[in-house]
Amino acid sequence: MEIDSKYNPAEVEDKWYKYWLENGFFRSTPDEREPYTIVIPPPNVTGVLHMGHMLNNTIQDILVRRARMQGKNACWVPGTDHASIATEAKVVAKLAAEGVRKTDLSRDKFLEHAWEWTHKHGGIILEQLKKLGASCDWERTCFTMDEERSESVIKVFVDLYNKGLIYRGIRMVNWDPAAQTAISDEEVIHKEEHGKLYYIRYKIEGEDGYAVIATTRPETIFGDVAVCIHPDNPKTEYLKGKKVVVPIANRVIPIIEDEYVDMEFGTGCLKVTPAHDVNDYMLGEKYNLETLDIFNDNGTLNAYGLQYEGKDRFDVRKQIAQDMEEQGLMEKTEAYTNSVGFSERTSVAIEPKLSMQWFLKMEGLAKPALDAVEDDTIKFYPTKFKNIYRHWMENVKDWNISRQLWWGHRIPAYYLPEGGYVVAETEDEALRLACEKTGNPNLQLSDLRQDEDCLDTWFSSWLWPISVFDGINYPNNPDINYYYPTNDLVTGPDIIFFWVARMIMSGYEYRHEPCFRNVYFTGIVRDKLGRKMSKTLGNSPDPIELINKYGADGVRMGMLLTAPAGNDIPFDEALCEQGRNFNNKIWNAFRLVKGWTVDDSIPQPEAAAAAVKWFTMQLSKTLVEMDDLYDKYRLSEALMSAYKLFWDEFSAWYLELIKPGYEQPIDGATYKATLGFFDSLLHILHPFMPFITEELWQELEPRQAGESIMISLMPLPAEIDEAYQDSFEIVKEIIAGIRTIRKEKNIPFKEPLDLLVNGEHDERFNPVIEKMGNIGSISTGAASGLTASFLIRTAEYAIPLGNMINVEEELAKLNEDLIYQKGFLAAVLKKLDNQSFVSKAPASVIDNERKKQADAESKIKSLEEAIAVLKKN
RNA sequence: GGGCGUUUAGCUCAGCUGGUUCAGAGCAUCUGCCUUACAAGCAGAGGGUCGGGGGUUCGAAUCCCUCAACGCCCACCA
Repeated sequence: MEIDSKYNPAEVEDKWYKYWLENGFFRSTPDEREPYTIVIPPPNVTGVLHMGHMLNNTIQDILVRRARMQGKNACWVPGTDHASIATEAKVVAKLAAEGVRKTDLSRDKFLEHAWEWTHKHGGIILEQLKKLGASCDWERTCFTMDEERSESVIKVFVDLYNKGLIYRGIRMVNWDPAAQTAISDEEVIHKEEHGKLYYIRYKIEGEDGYAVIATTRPETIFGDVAVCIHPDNPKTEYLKGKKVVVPIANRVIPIIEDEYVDMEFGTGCLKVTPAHDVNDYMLGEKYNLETLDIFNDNGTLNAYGLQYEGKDRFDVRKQIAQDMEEQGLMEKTEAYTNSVGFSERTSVAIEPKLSMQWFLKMEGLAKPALDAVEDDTIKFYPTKFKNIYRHWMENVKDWNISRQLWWGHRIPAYYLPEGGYVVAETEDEALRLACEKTGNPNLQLSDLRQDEDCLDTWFSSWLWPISVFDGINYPNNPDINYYYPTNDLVTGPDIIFFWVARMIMSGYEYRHEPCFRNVYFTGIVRDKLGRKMSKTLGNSPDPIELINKYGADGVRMGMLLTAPAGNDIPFDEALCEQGRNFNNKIWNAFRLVKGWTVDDSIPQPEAAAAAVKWFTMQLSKTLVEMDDLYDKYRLSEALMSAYKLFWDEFSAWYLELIKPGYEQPIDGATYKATLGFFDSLLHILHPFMPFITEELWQELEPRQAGESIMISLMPLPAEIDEAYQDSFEIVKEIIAGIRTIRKEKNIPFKEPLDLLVNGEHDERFNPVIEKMGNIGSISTGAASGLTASFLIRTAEYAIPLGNMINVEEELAKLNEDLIYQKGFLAAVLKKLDNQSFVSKAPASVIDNERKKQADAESKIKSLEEAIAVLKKN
């Protein structure tokens, strides 16, 4: 049989993926089987695959493929997210490159561009997932902005509004001056920033003195409407009831008193800028102060900024500090570190801004979602995320769901000509409601003006596990009834609040059930130096290139080898290499087995029979172990079990044991068993390495068209005789002992040796020892001549070597061992002599010590005998 | 400023409710081997006072206290 000694993944991967697709193996429709459901965390529609996706989707595919092979009706729903702010930013940038400003376009025109962009770049990532082997039901592919999903979003908005959970109001929000939209608290990343604290003099009106105010943001003085002091602060006592003049702006503002002010901080004087600081806003409300918004939406100063109008806030900060310095208004500056919020999306500093937004009340929604995780109705892996989740849920704030963007679901609120608004799913319904509300039956649709804002991206993805089965629009349809609740969610901890928490909430609100049972949080993929992968660092490998280099199976294995749940993944290409090497190992084992000729007339050798019996149970052991690991979502360990089973047990032991002599045929019974083992091994490995396992499974035995390993069942474990397996482990040690002696003495394997056994020995495995150690005869009894020997458990094994033995060396070795055993025995005896140990330790522990004592004594005896024999010669 | 987590071989990690010679695995390293499945391989070997200190216990990598380093989450002191 002509098979290349190197496995070539590129040739087979596309072939089998196509085969799977053509045969509809990924397709799932409800039937009588138990469902197993995963919904994909939808990647950004115009995104490209990165290492994080690679990890995340490999894990999902493993879970789905395993479930399918357990006979479940497995359904993995793929899809993409419209990614409102991210996609809009890309389109704006693209237009800008063409010299077109967003503001020059109508909403409709802009959306045309956005759709064009989406159609051009959209779905690339899904094609890339196919390269990875993802077994998604592609016929179910969803998009958060497709018709059904959009309808669901609007329906939910209207419903929540009608329930009184959505409200509109002017609030201090996080303004992103680059994207020019409000963003939610979760999208703000706080970072320590080394800045300055500026001490600015505010002249007291009509007097000579100053109030000195410490601020980090001198550019906001144009928005100052008061200075606040603590009523009990003696240091600022002199300011009470006075007024001060805002420098440069030359406006007169009052001194107010409030206990909010920290007497210790700065000078004890706080400037109050209600439009640009959350705390100041509260003070403003309390004392009925004016709010002066001094910024344009893009972060430049407006007319309140006087001569600084039109300049960027950070430029103004530098400039104004310098100007004040020159005018003697700056008392001093000092270095200061404080926490500044940045936009997660655009990385610019957030501007607190007062604006009209839509909010969703969270308290009621959070309650059942919190309980579900607390009582493990929904389990988190690893569990440490429960704490983080609880903390957030207990302090959850209302969710700002409106965005000043166009790419997304437009808020279905319609403003009436004479003020007020209605909320409705359709324009017709809006008009009906409007007529009703205004009492004017002659209103036209053109009289209504729909809200310009669209909804936060997450307001559609929080419905994902329901909406992909159209369970919002048709709450009783067969799909949602069958597939929901879904089983596992695999995602990164970075979106635990954005997405996971909110899905759980919507799940309870709209289905009164958990949306999934288990959440597996992956780690963040880092480079091998522990740095986050990023485009700017250029340390992020292109997954597709890796696949081309190592094969999808190799890369999948590389990702998994180091991926315990929740831990960051220090990715190293060497791991893919290990994956590729493993593929090659499997490939070559297959070449060996398929290269044999079978002769049914020869009897099964004893060694082979023992090997078959042993490996049957070894396989079962691994199956049991892997099931347990899967249940705990310890996938990298499950893979490692399979890896060791194939490489160490099957290849290094089993195959070597049954391997016929060169150009000799193999007996039928052993061959048949071997094919069975291979079949089982391929099944075990298939979820991790789908392509090579399919390729070999198809070649293993003749197959019908339409058959596939991916839809066949996992093997079930057989009963395990632990004593037999343990004996076999001893045999392995004996063989290793023989090999060591061969190596030490430079005796080639081809040269047969004899073995003497003194002590307890299981003779059933003698054929195994003979074959693997190339032992001519095994006899029992004490050695009498010159031998090299070793101890396994309590038995001594000796190989007569005549004058090849260096008596001195051999004695030295035996003596060393003897000293160790005596020391060990002494330690055991000391323990057994300890009255408090004997009286307090449980009987089993004491028995064990006695056994250790007996074993050590027996070993010492053997060693002493061996030494005596050597000395005689 | 709170809260959580991590610290075990060169690297990445496993060691559950303290007790089988418990100090492990994979990779890497070193030493032999081109032995007719595989050098992307085979056969061996070395390597850690379990972050530091203290305590509980007959017995601690495992439980308690404390310190340190690193990481994460949350937080409106200008």
